[in-house]
Amino acid sequence: MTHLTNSFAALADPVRFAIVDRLLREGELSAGQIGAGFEISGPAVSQHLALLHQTGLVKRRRQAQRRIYSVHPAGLQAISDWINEARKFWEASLDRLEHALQQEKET
Amino acid sequence: MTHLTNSFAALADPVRFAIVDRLLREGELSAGQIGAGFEISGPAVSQHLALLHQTGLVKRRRQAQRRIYSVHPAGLQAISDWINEARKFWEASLDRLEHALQQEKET
DNA sequence: CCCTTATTTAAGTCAATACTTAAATAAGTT
DNA sequence: AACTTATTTAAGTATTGACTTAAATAAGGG
Repeated sequence: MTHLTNSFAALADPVRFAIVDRLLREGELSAGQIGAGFEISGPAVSQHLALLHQTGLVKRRRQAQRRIYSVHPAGLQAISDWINEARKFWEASLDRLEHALQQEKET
Repeated sequence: MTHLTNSFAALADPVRFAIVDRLLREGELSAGQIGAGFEISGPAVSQHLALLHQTGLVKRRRQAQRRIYSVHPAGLQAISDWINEARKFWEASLDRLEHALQQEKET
């Protein structure tokens, strides 16, 4: 529960969202490569990466001096699971609405 | 893009997340009914609801003095769309990993 | 009209967070 | 060992955000 809100908080920042989105498309990237895409300082990027890692949305490994980051699917899967369960409810309610409108037409 | 980060920011707060989750399960609820589930003040709840409405995650209508809130599916659909596109990427990378491990076994 | 009920808007406070620069750590190269 | 490269940690500041109480708005009923 609270786990999920942390994931949402992580993705709520435009910089962090862009980082995750880019890692999804490009696979593995070093902290430096990631930072080159933004105008903010290196430390600022590092702090964003630390938060994403702590939240479980990205993995990292060392390669010499570099830190290589990539998406950690389990973190996104948790969001996917919630959305899928949520969809069950909202689709059910849309179905009820459709039925109600149909009833109206028929009278 | 930025639209999505606003949705994530809306769901990043535990109170707002709980509101949306409850609206999904219970359908329509008045501001008062929603607020009764939390220990915070009425105005605090009202502000959360205003933000959720502004972000497009909930709809509202008037019923006498009451404001009736419900989930606005389009808002959640946008998140669902992003997650589904994201999954394409992360599943593709998992497939690559699986193939690589398979290759290793075979040698 | 005044009163009650339901909710929002306004105004102010406190804590969280995103950023900065400077210093520290980690690893590789000469 | 000294030097360069890559990144993080530390420390301080400024903005954002969640909350409070008090006042305003909206709608219905006596």
